[in-house]
Amino acid sequence: MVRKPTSKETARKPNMREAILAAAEELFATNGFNAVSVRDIAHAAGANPGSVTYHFKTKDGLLLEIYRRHCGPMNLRRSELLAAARRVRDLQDRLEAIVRAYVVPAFTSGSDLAGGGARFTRLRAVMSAEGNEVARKIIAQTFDDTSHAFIDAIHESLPHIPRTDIVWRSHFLLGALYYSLVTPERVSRLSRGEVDGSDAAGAIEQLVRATVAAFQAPALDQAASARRRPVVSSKT
Amino acid sequence: MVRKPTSKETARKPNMREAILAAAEELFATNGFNAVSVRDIAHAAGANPGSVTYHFKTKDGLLLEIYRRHCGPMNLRRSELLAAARRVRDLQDRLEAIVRAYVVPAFTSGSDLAGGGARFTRLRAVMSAEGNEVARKIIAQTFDDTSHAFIDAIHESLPHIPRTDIVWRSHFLLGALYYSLVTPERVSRLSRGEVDGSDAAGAIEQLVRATVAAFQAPALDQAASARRRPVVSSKT
DNA sequence: TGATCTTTTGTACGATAGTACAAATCACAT
DNA sequence: ATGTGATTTGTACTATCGTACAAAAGATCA
Repeated sequence: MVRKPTSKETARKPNMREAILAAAEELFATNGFNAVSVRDIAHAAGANPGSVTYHFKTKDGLLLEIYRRHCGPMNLRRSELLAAARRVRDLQDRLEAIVRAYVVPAFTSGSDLAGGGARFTRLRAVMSAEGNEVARKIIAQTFDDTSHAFIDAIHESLPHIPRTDIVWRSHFLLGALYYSLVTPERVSRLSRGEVDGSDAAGAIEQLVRATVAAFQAPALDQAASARRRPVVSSKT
Repeated sequence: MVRKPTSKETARKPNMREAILAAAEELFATNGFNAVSVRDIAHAAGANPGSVTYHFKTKDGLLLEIYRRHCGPMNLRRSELLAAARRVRDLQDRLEAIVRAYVVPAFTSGSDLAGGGARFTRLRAVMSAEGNEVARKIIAQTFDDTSHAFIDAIHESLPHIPRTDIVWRSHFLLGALYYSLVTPERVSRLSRGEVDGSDAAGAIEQLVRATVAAFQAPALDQAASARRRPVVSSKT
């Protein structure tokens, strides 16, 4: 049942299993889960459809394994960066460091695969949009702890902002992050070719700058939101 | 070929066609395009699968009609609100009015259907995540003009910020907006039940407040981004 | 009422989906 | 070299997909 480690275990593994995982990740991230067939994946990986069944049992199992593969490393990286960020003295600098600790691992390689970070984050974005069941379970289990840790850290560096507002702004951050990875070409189009939406470094700097400012915005006045103005101000 | 208008044309239409559109909108918006079958839609609408083919010819045609139904009203509403916002004197107030003009129609009813605005926006979010072909074409045709108009308006109220940065921040805004509609329950969860992520009015106020601050952030210094620091600051 | 058009129903067809499984092949310790 | 377990291949099965289409039902007006 369990594969016995051979002498060359840690060395070269021209493994079909890896190729299938990589192909599935790429296809799921760009087309969604349901639009991609097991045969598509096998073909992209240069494998036989039966191979997918052999290694991952079901299509859901394949998705599950993709998550398992990335969640650990990415959250570990985030924890490290968050711990370092918490030690920054200046509150303004600390906030930026915290945001960076959240954003950077999402764009950069979270595992040994090149570009794995961005691809996996994009995959998560697409799965959450599709309301994928498998993904929903894993995310609630794996990411909520991390999210709470970041929210707490941000709250510490912005004590005068209610936690509620910080939750909203963190949510907006994740949405912006996801969308930047899902449709980078839209940025290129709207800027009339002046910027490349696929440039991870550029996207990170812009996202960090904008998000830090958003976090620092004054909180919504509770009294004001109680006597909140109607959603539509004029009646057409 | 063209349906002849009857005497009661503008009055009651207990039309199957409408029921199918509504059901499809709801199902597509929550499960994605590919996860929903024509039979699912027909069943949810209390119709026969053949009825869908009759009214919309293909599944793509059904999606197309959903877009056609909403794009006009929503962009019209946005144009009206944008025009009004442009007339606001105070630059700070004007920026907020512009952002509100962009956000509000996405949350509130863009057509005669109750909750149609939010549902359609969520649909767009899901379609863009799935990379849906039909949606991509319509969006580039229909929404880019509106987006440019908003970007221009924002740029006018923030003349010292490069257009490039405004494009990025508008993109982040749309991502945050989309994500708020896709997974409102995440906000409830992360706030430990303190806020209701499905409360449109609350979401709008939070989004407007955060986004205005993000737009007002100082621009990225061009020189600094040329000698940009590496993506990962420490090497582990 | 009967003729004509629109809408709905029921059913069927070919394509493709996920998955199962036996046979073939490979890797490697002995 | 040979046997053994891991992997890959090829193929087949059943279910469901989008769509087509003929027949039934409903509506409209002479």
